[in-house]
Amino acid sequence: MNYETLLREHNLKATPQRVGILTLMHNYGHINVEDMFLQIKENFPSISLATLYKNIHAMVKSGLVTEVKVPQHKSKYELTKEPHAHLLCDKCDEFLDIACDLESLMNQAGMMSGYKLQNTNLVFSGLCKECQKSA
Amino acid sequence: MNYETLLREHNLKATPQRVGILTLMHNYGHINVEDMFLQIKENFPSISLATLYKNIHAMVKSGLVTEVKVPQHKSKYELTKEPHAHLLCDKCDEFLDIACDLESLMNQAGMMSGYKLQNTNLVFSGLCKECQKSA
DNA sequence: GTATTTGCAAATGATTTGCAGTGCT
DNA sequence: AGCACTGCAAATCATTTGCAAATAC
Repeated sequence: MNYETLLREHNLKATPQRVGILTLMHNYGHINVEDMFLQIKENFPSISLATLYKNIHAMVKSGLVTEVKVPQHKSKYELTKEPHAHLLCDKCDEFLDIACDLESLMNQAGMMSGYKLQNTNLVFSGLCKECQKSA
Repeated sequence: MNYETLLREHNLKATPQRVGILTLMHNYGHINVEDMFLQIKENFPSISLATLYKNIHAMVKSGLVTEVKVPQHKSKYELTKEPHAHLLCDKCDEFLDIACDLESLMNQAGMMSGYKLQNTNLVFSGLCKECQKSA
């Protein structure tokens, strides 16, 4: 499915700026506001930070995009997908997704607490393979 | 162990302001900068926000305190403890710790990626027991 | 045609910095 | 005594708001 259709399905008008934002998120996997602004200016030189912020918020609100809060870093944004974990290297700042079974943990937590859980923000941090050598 | 000793063990001078900050974190479990500032002024009317920020950072850097990043909320701070999950109610903003086995998930993630993992930031969000009724 | 969105400029909010004076050890 | 810490004021950085012009549908 293309991004225009996806936007309309979330009741957002399919402007070229929005398609550009979604494309960036897809290409980078995760990206923060500052980097998004630098990149998107390549295609939309006149875009403003205000527009960027407004769109990110609209997309997060609609569920199309997910904010990932990362300790000691700016928030990153990604296209919404299944709950998953993130790994952060404290030395080189590498940041990546990792598929893992959160389902059972989430069920366990929901059971114990009575919560009906819907979203997950999980970041593990430490040292990546490379940085362990030099450490 | 008292907070003075704990601070010295982390190479931080044991000022009354710092003991106050740690006491607040202990009493509240998790607390954001703004609320901390409001509360600590009760005991230290002349404390400044700059001092508060400097101390929080020093304590996080030393490992005495952990920053918890929470989607759609300001960062909260807690005394460092074993890795654990947090639950957030999207409706009433209740926020609590929950004991759960993160060990195996962390090991699994470390194994798959080659990372040596040390820290965890995990927040599940949804609806608490009470808010499910009214929803 | 209408409602939404964009981009600008200005306002607001959050955090950091420099520095002189104070306090911990 | 010496170095780290505090509190103030100012600077910086991040995010939001209001509004007129442009655009999606």
